[in-house]
Amino acid sequence: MIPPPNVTGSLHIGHAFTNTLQDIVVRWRRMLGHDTLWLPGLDHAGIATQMVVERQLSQEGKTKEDLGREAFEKRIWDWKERSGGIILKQLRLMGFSLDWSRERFTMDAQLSRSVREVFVSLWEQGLVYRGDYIVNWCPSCVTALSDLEVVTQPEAGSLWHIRYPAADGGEGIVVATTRPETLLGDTAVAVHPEDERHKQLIGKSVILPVLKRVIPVVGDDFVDREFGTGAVKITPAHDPNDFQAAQRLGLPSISMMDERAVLNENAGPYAGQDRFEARKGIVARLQAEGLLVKTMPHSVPLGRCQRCKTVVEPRLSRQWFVRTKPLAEPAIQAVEDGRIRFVPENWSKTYFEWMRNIRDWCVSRQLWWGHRIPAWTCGACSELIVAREDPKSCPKCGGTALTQETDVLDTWFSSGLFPFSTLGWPEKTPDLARYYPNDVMMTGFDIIFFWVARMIMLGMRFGGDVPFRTVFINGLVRDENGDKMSKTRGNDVDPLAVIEKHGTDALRFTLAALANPGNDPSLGEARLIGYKAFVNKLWNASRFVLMNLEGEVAPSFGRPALPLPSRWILGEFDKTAREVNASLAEFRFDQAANALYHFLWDDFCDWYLEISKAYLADASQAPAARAVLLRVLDGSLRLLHPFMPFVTEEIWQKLPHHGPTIMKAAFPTGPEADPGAAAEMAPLMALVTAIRTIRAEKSVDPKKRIKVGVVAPTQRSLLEAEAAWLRSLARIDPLEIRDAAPPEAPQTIKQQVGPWQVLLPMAGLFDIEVERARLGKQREKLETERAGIAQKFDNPQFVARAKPEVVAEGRARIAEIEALLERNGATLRDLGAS
RNA sequence: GGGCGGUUAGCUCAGCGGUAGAGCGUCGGCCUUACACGCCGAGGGCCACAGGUUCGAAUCCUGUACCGCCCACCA
Repeated sequence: MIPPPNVTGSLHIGHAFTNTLQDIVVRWRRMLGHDTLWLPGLDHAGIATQMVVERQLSQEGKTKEDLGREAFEKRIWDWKERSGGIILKQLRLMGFSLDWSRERFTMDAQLSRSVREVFVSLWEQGLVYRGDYIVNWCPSCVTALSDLEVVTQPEAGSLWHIRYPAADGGEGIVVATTRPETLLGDTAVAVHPEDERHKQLIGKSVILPVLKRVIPVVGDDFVDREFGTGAVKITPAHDPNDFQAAQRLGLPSISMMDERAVLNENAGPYAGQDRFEARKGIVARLQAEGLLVKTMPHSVPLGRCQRCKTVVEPRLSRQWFVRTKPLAEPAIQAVEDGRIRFVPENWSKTYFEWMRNIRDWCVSRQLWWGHRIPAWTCGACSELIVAREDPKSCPKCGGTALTQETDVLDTWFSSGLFPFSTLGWPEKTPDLARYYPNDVMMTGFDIIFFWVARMIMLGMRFGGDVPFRTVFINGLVRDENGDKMSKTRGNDVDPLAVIEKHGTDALRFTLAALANPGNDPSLGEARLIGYKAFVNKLWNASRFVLMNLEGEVAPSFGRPALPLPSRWILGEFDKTAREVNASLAEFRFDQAANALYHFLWDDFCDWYLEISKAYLADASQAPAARAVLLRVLDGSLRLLHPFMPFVTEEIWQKLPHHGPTIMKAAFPTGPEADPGAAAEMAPLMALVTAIRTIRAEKSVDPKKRIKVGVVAPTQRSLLEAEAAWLRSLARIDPLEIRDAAPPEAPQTIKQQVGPWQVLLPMAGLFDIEVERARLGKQREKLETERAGIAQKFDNPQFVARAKPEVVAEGRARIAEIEALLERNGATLRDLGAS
């Protein structure tokens, strides 16, 4: 299942990222021949979407109340069509291979039926209850919020010390509060029962300032003696702690604010004022009456609405809750025993942390957009009816005056069912049997609690199994400085703009290459430019291959008969294929992308393509070379296809004998073991590099072909066989292969490369002093390395306790260094002699 | 207050027990008929700090310092 995007606008780069990774997995598995489903969907996103539309209305000078519920819902549906349309278009533009025949929306009739079924079942199982509790309330959105929808941050505030005089005329008690306005709803003052300073007041009464109500002093050990004055005012209707204390102590609640945080009739002279306005007035009045003892600056944790940033008000109200503990237990267990695996594994800790301290979930929202709670109240007998089908009459008294609950469900309630509601549940559909549980769920860490945890809880309860076996958690895309992207910062990246500028394939490949698990990717333009160049490189390499396919192409080839470089590139290709498969199996998109990048660019383009030019020029070698080029290009396109679907399909269609689509071509798995060609090939490549380096260091004209001798006491035939491309890559003419070094070699650079010694006569081409300095430097480096290794051997413990192969390796390297130093010394002597 | 990450080349990041790698950037040279979105070559790091374990630590353990994230009812 795709994590369904909210129909609040269009997709951002974060969607592009997570969905790209999903598409890579899906395309890869599909090419491997697996039965794959990636189901597209959209989320109605209750509060977020309603806010968007309300904002539009307010620009027209209207409110949703002006329209009425029905017209307002219609208006949101219109918006949903528009936003959803944009999103679906974007998903297609990104090349995501979703199954469009199964597109779902969380408010589809079928999904709504699932929602109702689950809600009613939970009710029947005693896991849903309705009650009056303190909930997080957004006075601007005018709805309850779950704990997760509140963002708490410390903000600068004050701690006011206020005197509550004793009813009997005594001094009374000083309380400390950060919210003086709520004293209007106080019904007690609490102190710690063992607090020597205050305990004698317990049972006595004090006079509430402003309203002059008489309230009791009570004892309760939830009071922290260290904080403030050790006395706390109790406002049960406006503070969760106080609410609980009041329940324990049997204190009454007085609500003094309405749903928009405007003070109500219980606020006496302050009725009608906004909460913050009232605060100022009350503080001033306390000051005037001499009841304000002191005011201290104080940092207070302030909760704000996740959506609109308004300061959340704890509010006593009637809400619907899901009892989460019974749901959480099996959900915890499923992760503990490995039936569900988090990738990276570390996220399971975060999951456990939250799940083990889970609190009941407030699922009712006072919104108009969403799944209306299927509950009715009988006008005659007040019976609460929760039912799958709209009831016609009260089952208890037969009354027909039923009113439906106006609240809707938290949007995450329906998305929590997504892994099975989208497959037709509660019907036992073939799709459900075939695709539930999902194999993989891929999403961001920001919704582990909101979504992943709920899917697991609800999926296990109602789906009959875990909803998915693996949860892959990707990071959050940041800008090139590692800063979080946001529209307000102006550093956000619009995927469409990137596509316009660099191409979809480049964007996808970049995102994949950045996806190292556990880290947040930093998306900078430089990276995009680099990978756009890679796409271009692939295009040009393909052009080269296609261009050279003109002549005869060997219909098949036996690998052992091929020249070394061809065997080598086929071996490297297989190795890469194995690496890509292994990396993708572990969700290491970065490793897979890097392996492909390195193979295609370095091995294939920089080496093999150049080498092949020599073969293509030779009629006897060309057919086999063409076949190898074609084989490697075809395989590379397949390996790259999940990452860059567009170019790979385009090129693949130009290949001879191509199928209908590369999407369904077999994915290479690189089954063959490394034939050892890499080890043979290495010294030849080193030879070319060594000669190029010498040329560059000596500033030999790059166009000039120079004479080079190679002393080859062994492996002479290999050199002879591969001489043609060696000459062209290193720009050599002639290449003299000899059994032994000449007795004299004046003004000649000598360098050991693998089993061979290179002799590069530099007569008149270089500065002896510069060369002597270079050799000196090289000598120093070798000696330092030798000393380092020798130091290890000085330690008898090393030889005794280190792994034998490590010791052997050290010995071998010393011998190698000795040999190199020997050559180096000889060359230095020769230079001196000349 | 709890928990989780990070600190490696100028930048973004791999590596996670055998004395360091990539991409981009930098420097030098090349328009060598697939590609200048390119080719060839070079330089660049006491792997945050301090202890410990080990024959051996960027890599394991402990602590410290910064940076980031998440959770939490101190009025």
